[in-house]
Amino acid sequence: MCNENEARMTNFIQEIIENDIASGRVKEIHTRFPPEPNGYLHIGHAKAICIDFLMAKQNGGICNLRFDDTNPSKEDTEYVDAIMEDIRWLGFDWDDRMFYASNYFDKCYAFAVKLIKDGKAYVEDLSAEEVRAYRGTLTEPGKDSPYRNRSIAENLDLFEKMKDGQFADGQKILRAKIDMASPNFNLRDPAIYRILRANHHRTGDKWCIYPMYDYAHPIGDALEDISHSLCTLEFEDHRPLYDWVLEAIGFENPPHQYEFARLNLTYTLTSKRKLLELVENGVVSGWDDPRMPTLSGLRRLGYTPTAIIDFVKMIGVSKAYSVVDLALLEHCLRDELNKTAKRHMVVLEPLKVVIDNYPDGQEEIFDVNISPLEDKPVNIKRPFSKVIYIEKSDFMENPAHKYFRLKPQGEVRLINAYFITCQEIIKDETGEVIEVHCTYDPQTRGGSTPPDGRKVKGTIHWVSAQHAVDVDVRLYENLFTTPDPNAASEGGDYMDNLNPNSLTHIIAKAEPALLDMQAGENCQFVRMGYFCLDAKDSTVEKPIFNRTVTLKDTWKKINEG
RNA sequence: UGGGAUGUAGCCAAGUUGGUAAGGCACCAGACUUUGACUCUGGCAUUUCGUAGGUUCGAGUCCUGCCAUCCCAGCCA
Repeated sequence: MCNENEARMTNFIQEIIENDIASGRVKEIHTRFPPEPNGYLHIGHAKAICIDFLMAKQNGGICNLRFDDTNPSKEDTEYVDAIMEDIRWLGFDWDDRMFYASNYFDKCYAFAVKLIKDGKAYVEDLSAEEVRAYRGTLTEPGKDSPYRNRSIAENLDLFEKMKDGQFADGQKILRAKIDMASPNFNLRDPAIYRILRANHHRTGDKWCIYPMYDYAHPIGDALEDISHSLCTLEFEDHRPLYDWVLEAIGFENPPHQYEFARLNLTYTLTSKRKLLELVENGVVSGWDDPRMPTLSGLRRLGYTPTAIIDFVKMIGVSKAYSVVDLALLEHCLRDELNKTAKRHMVVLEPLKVVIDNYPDGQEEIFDVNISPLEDKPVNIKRPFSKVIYIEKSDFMENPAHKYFRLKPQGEVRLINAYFITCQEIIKDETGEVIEVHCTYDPQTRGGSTPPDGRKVKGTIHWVSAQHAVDVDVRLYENLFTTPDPNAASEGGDYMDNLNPNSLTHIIAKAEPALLDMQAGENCQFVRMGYFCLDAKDSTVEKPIFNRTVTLKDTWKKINEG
């Protein structure tokens, strides 16, 4: 299923959409993605973005982008820009339909006045603590506020004074008059406007009162002619209020809200608050640190939009609480990269190998296709010479059972080059093998089977020592060591589960052609994994590669149990 | 102990009017292999669909009870 970007999403929402079209409730499918600009988008948002944009698209509809900026104390333009960049990166387009909830502040205010005139809203004088006390508990109904039945005239006057800044922050709120005895707290006369003197990133100091999400959101949806307002499960309880607002204001053909389960991933945190803490505490280098599950972090790590979209399509959409295995996301990534990434030879942990019977000073250039699965080959020149580097892990003096890489007297194939046989080992004073001497078989040029039909089990990668270039490589692992980062012992928290090895810097030996890569481009370091030329810290003088994901490694699994 | 939701394999998830449990990931076995990768083949819920009953010739699908988990008492979204 991977990489079938045209695959339709079939889920309960699609079913609802089809029924709505069949019944005539809606003519055009119109959704919206409504991020709050108070943090960076992460993989969980990617699910919502895909659902919002894709459900509309596959039904011939459109999707708006709308920033939910009703709380100026938390929101900022920095986030607006980052969010747009991330959505575009995923490949979605909102054309000219970029909106802000703040675009509708005037209308929200006018509708609030209407609500007051209709006796459906009132100004509350009780303090926040008092309001809380009056709200009741899970098992007890709330009590009506003594201010609940003020006259319409008084409410109108007070609300205008709220707007005009005649009260202090928090001194009054505007409440919807619904039902203090409702078992659903959201209907116990919810606040719909609060006084808040904060500079708004869009409206500046024009307002000192701001509408609450529950009030502004349905209005924004209705004004934009949204047909299906899709959100996550925690808003299920808010739906009756969503409907109440639209009904009270009197919108015809109001939008409907539907909820789906948010994405949880093993080894991953998807709480904006906690991600912010990682950034502020310097646990990571920023929102775009390659270990972050943010879209900007994943992008730097080397994830592709295709992999993420395939993933979202594969996990489906349902209402059941779920935690998806990170392995599925990685599967989608590998599936995509396997098809598209160029193959380069890079030795991460070099071990020097001297080919004794190869002529001193001789040099050969192998012309090889490094894009084996693409339609059009991409060829590079790969130099070979007497001294090469191989991976330390590709040699074992005392080989494990079924180890078929290089070992004493053993023969292996150097990819695209020659068969070599180990003849001699050189160790340092501590006993560590620091050099291996081999002989090569000239009849295996290109790595081909010799005339005698001799086969070899192991095939390893290599880099010519005299041609090798040093490159910085950052080996990334999961940020957390436990599938559930939040699972901690008494008094502990997710910080206790940080992986001390989430980032390892090394200097690797690479073939010269690796330097031809573009910033942000993916490639495979043959047999080692997929890597990406870092788009931020890398320079021409000092290229830096990030390990996106390792290759699946059956041997490691066998060897380490 | 109020309300809202959800419970199908280790993890996601199909399962449209009841008719005899899709698919993917992971895992296991094997084939292939100039990446122990990829690819391919086979296996992987059969006293079973949270559970206990009931209706029915027949129930994951209908009815009743129970259990578990998640969300809700922001002037956050």
